[in-house]
Parts: sequence; structure tokens; C-alpha cells
Amino acid sequence: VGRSADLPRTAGTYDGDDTGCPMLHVDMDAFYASVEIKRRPELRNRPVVVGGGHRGVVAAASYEARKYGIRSAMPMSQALRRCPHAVVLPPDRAAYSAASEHVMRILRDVTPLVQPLSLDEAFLDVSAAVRQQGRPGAIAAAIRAQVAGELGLTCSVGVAPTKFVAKLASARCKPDGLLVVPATQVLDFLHPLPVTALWGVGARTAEALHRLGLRTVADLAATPVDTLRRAVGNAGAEHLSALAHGLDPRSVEPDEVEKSISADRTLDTDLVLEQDVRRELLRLAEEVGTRVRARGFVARTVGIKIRFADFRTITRVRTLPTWTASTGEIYRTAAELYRGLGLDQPRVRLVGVKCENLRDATAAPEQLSLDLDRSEPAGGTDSPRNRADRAVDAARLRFGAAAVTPASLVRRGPQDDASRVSSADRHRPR
DNA sequence: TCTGGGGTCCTAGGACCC
DNA sequence: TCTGGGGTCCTAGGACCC
Repeated sequence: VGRSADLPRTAGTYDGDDTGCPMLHVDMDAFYASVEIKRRPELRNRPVVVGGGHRGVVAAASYEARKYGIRSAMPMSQALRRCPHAVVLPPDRAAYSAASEHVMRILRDVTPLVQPLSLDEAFLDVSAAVRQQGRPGAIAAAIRAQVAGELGLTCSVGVAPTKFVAKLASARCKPDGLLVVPATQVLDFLHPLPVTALWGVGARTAEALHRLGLRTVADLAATPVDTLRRAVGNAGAEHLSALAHGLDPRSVEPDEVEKSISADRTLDTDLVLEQDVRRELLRLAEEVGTRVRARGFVARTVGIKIRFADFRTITRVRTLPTWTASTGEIYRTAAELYRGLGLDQPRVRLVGVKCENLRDATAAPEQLSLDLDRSEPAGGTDSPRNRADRAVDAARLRFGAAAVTPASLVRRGPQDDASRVSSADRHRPR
């Protein structure tokens, strides 16, 4: 087991034992914050927090900011209480996506077996690459050097026989580290760790395990699966028990397709009026519909999510008779689901729209409608509705997202307040 | 200025079918 | 004439991850 500190920064080699370690987990360090610091060098060595907004949380914190106890997902108000002089930056998704694509290109140059988990991390299976490019440890060191050289960003890489040990290893050597866990040392590495270190053990599962007196991975390994079943359910028990014994059959899946596409928005102030909620639903349906079409999908299930002021959250979904990618149909379904709730004076904090049951729009329909009047399914790619959506998509691509907006989303700007537009007027959909 | 936004997976109950 | 058994689909909620 070695640490990056032992290696020169530009090292292309790693000399430790990496026998039976085809799995790499590459994880960028404080990714969003690091991208921001990279393009604004004056921020180096300052506590930088990405995130915010009126009711925002921390999306990423630089290591300097972490010294104050600032963590991802922490409410921004709390973060600023811990470190009032932190530099707070709004997220710039486009910049992070661009950096992410660059990193993924570097990884795909090593092997096509790359499975991105998010913008800032990925698994690689290098078993086929070793013949050309050397041992896994050397490949990992080369990746780190190339990422640093081309992007000026650091990442940490875990190298292990299985995916989940590789992931634990990268977490263990952060930031700017490299950690190899050879097959012979997997259990030694694993067993002292707290159960919370395992991927999939969050607050609730940890609590259930603690009630059984299980605190370390070694405790978990020594517990019969049936005992675990009662605490964490069937699938969870099998999974955890296997992990505790160092077993993880999951392979790197480079071509995972999305199973759902969703958008939700926490409002600056809670909504009460149905017309205001519907306007948000329309905005979100536009967003989701555009993304569904851009990916070449059609969806059969449309859902909404509503979070109330007291944080209680409900979801409703409806499976449609046919597939669709139409903004209008997504919106109508969402609005009907909302109306179906029969809410009286709700205080709505968050509104969300989701499409699931996705499939390729070009795939042959599973079952044609037997109703001759509707011989053209809603998801048909040539319906007038979809031609209109596609025209909107094209205009947006060319002129920007704001080029086309549903009439009811057009509101007068704040400057109109000065010209004494009544509030009722401002809220009337036009 | 308490608690984002994008996802995946699992469970449990009910409808429905053979 | 006191209640099968298996399978699939659908829905709601919740845990979890980054």
C-alpha cells in the first residue's frame, strides 16, 4: 500500500505491488472549487465555496474551506457561520462539464472501459490495457500526471481488485493521492474501516447496524446474513455481507443509459396559488422535454414532486398509454397530477417534473394503438406536436435557451414594478 | 438564509391475469 | 361456499450517492 507522497509528481511508474488490481477509481479533488481556483489564481489558498442561492447548499468546498468544517450539502448559511470570509461562487455547470469531458477523454485514451459516476469521478477497468500500457499502478500514476499537466487540477486514484475497494482507496488517499490495495491486502484494508465507509451505508443503515452493535466492516463480516436481513432488508444484507468479505462482482459498465430525466426547483419563496405552481410545472416540463428529445428518448411515465414548507415531500407518477417526448403532454400530465392532489392553500417550497420509462425514440413501438383514430402515437416522431417541439429545440440551439418561451412564462421585469403594475396583473399568465 | 439538484435502487401493496 | 400460487405492472415513499 503506497501513497502519492512517495512518488514524484510526474512519475510515469509505480513500483508497488498491484497484483490482481484491474479496477481504478479516479476522483477529482474538490472538483467545482478547484475549477474555479484554476481560472482565478488569486483564490488559491483561500476558502472557496461553490453553491448558494437564496436557499442554497454547498456544492463543493476547497480544502482550505474544509478546514473550517465546511462540507458538501451543508446549508450555505451554516457554512458562512463557520467561515464568514469564505469566497462564495455560484456554480458554473458549463465550465465543470467542459473540464469533466477533458478528464473523461484522458481516461478513454487508456481504455474504452470507463464508467463515469458523475462529472468528477469514474471507474476504469484496465485489465486489457495492461499489455500495452504497463501495470495498473503505473497507469494510475500516468493518469494523475496527465490530468495535472493538461488541466492543472489534481485527482486521487484508487487501484484495487474490485470497484468498491478502488473507490474506498481513492477516498482514503485524498487529496492528490494514489493508493493501491493489492489483492492480498484487501481484508486488512477493509476490516478496520467503520461501516459508514461502505458505499450504500448512509445515516439510516448505519443506525440500524449500530443497533446490532456493528461498527466496523470486520463486525459486519462476522455477522450471519440472516441477522443482517432483519436490519437492512434482503438486497441490502446480501450486498453488505459480500462487500465486508471483499467481494464485489460488479463490472465496469461503460454504456449505461439514463433511466429517468428530471428537473426540480426550490423556489425563492413558497408558492400558494395553483397558477403559480402550474407556471413552474410548465417551465420544468419545457426543461425536461427538451432534454428528453435531445437524448433521442421518448418517455411513458411522467411524474411530479412537491415539497411543502414543512419539508414533507410527495411524488405522483402516471404511466401514459403511449410514449411521448412532447413538452405539452408532459406539462398536461404534470398539471393533472398536481390538480389531483386537491391541495387547499398549500405552501409549496419545491416543484419537480420527471420523465421515466425511457426508451429510444427510433425503436419500434412495443404495441401499436388499436384505436384507429389515434393511429399516430403521441410518441411518434412526426406528429405535428413533435415537429413544433423540434422547431423550438432548433431555435434554442441556434439562438440560446431564452429564444423561445411559452407565453405564460413571459413576465414583466422588476422595472415594471416602478410603473405601478399591480401584483395581480403581474401574476396573470399571458 | 436551515435543509440543492441530478440521479439509482429497493420495498411494499394493490391490480390484474392465468 | 372461507379464500392458491405465480407473474407482471404500477404506484408511493425512502435510502443513498455525488
